[in-house]
Amino acid sequence: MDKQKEILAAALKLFVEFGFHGTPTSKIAKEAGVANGTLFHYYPTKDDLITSLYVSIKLEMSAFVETQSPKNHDYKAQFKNQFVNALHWAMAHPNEFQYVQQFYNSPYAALLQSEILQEQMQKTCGEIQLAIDSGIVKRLPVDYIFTLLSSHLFGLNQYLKNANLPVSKQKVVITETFELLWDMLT
Amino acid sequence: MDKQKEILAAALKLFVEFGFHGTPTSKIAKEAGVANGTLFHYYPTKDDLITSLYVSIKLEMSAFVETQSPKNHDYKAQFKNQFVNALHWAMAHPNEFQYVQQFYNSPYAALLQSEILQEQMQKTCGEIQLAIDSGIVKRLPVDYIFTLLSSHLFGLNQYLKNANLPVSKQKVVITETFELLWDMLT
DNA sequence: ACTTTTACCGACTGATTAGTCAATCTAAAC
DNA sequence: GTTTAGATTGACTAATCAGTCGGTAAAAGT
Repeated sequence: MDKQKEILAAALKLFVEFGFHGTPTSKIAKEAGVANGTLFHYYPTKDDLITSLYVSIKLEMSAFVETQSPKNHDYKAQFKNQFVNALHWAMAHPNEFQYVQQFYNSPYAALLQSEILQEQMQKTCGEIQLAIDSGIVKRLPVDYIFTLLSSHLFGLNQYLKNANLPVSKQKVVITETFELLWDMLT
Repeated sequence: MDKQKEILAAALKLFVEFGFHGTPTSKIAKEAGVANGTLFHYYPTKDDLITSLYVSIKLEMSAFVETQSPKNHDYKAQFKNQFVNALHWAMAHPNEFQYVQQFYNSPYAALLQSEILQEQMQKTCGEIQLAIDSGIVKRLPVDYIFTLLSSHLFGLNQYLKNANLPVSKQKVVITETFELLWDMLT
């Protein structure tokens, strides 16, 4: 693993455990096994590291969901795949998902303006719009549906994290939740 | 307003704007119009201030929801009142609600063990359990239903904050969302 | 009246921190 | 073989910050 990735991995681990406030750059560098200066070679400021880590994680997650969810003309199957895969990723990467929430609900989120992430969100919203136009999904504001989907994702993740179910049971709950959600939206 | 409340108000404003990391205790004291030492007279450490602020906000919110939602033997009306009132409070106190999210998703949440808050959560879960036992709500894990309700609350709040609707329209959306949610759970 | 406790002040400090910089290393290009 | 550009180092610093402390004023208790 190259040093830049080591730095991101170390930052993720420490930020999730101790928060932005509680983790000095020096500790990140030490955890990553690089010199202090190396960190600032790749990320000119701590804020830069914090936002870059967020973007990097979001892109990783989207890449996973996209590759695992084959294009499908059945809207329900399409959304279900994406929902299920996003949850599987979240369960398999608890630190990463926790960081996304931590960052998103912190004032750092305001600093961020990433065209790539915005583009990605608009792509999802576009798919929702298509499902609405085809008459399958209720005629509600796209942003609203997007929010409901996200909330369920976060909420279900939280529940699964606390309720230590066996993986097989987890998959059942995930599927059932999606069915409830889909009924609600159609 | 007494000095202790001034300190909490100042801390809220600054934490939401600049984060835990970005707001020194000295700035909080200045914003509150008190001396540096006074802050530490009431809150022995910064961590203490951060968690106390969270508890204080949660209690305020619960108090509002409780007083505004009269005891009701119709489960649906009871949950609807609580859901609607919680949202109204959130819309009327955006900083407070933002802080709750910020704190809850940060590592500070792990530091907190407040019996009062835990008691409060168990009370809500008890009400859910009653609704399940009576056969009105689907036989799902209580934690799961609680999580779904909370997620919707957070999600809908986020949507309403972004989509600047007139208050009348807001109320319609809130009611409709609850109906969707209730249909899903029954 | 007097004693004790509590509220409040603000200058002060030891420790910590983000970020710098001059020097060294590496490896590819010419 | 030499040059060059980027990667890497770690000692260093100026600034900042959480928390202290000795002291004053005002309640509260007796």
